[in-house]
Amino acid sequence: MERDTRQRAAIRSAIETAARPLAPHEVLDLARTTVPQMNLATVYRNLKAMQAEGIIAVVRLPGESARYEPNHLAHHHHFQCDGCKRVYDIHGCTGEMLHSVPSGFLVARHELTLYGLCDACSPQRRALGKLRPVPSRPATT
Amino acid sequence: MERDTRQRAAIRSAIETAARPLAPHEVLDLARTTVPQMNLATVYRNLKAMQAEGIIAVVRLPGESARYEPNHLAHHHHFQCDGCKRVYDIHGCTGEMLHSVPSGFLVARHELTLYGLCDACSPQRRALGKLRPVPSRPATT
DNA sequence: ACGTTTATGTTAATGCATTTGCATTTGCAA
DNA sequence: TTGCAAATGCAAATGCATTAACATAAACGT
Repeated sequence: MERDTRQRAAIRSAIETAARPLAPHEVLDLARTTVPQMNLATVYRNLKAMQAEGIIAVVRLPGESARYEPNHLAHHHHFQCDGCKRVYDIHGCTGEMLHSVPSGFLVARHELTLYGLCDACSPQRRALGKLRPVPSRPATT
Repeated sequence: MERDTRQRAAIRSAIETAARPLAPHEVLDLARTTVPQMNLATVYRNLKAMQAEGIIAVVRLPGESARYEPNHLAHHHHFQCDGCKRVYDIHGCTGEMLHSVPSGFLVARHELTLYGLCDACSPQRRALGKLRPVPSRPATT
């Protein structure tokens, strides 16, 4: 994976541009706006290569398959919308939960996931009829 | 699933007795100490039924398949050992992380997972040679 | 522009967790 | 104790995300 291809550029751009972690099929959808014939296998191949190169990071949420985001982001956590299933970044983390472990246990890192409704799916917003109940790309995995 | 069978009792007992969430094959292993011919399909059938009855809850961790625990536990989180991959309950949760969400977002619940080494797998413990590097039932899913 | 070499598109194959079909066994009410 | 519906054991089948095989197309050094 060292040549410059249109598909590789489109994939990288999709991930760098998105403000949230993307699932492989979301990457595919975005990249196809640039390279229509893009194939999911190509997405997977490039995701794996970009991971190895260290330019993207894997995001895993409970019960969900892997998502990907740029690797240059500061420590943060995630929010998954119960409505559209999209995942958003949440910045800011006071790590005060790292102290309630039993003695003898060593904490190396932690993952926090919040669940609820995103702005687009919130009751108010939906009541106003400003947009569809659920964004175009729902129920990822 | 309304009859009293030896396998159902063994499965329920395994989950109630364990101090941590169990994966289906862990339930199987434990239940087999009581009912040797127990089959994994039976475990799955009963896990599903017990969920429906509300007596057990599903625990999902990032990148892991489902685990199960009694449904009567208070709000808590989990710790997964990087060594033996077992999951432990962590009690106590000051919910102060629920405030850093973007405006328009509504938080309904949250999941916290800590990672590190459990007591049995800790460097000191292992250096003392008190037990095997990794407990008998490692690398669950 | 050419040729070599690597990446892509397609499609089939994996790997796993979980489920299902079916013959057999078992719980339990009569 | 008998009879039948419900559970179990076994093995095959699903469902999905991810990967591999291989022929074709595109990158890039010469």
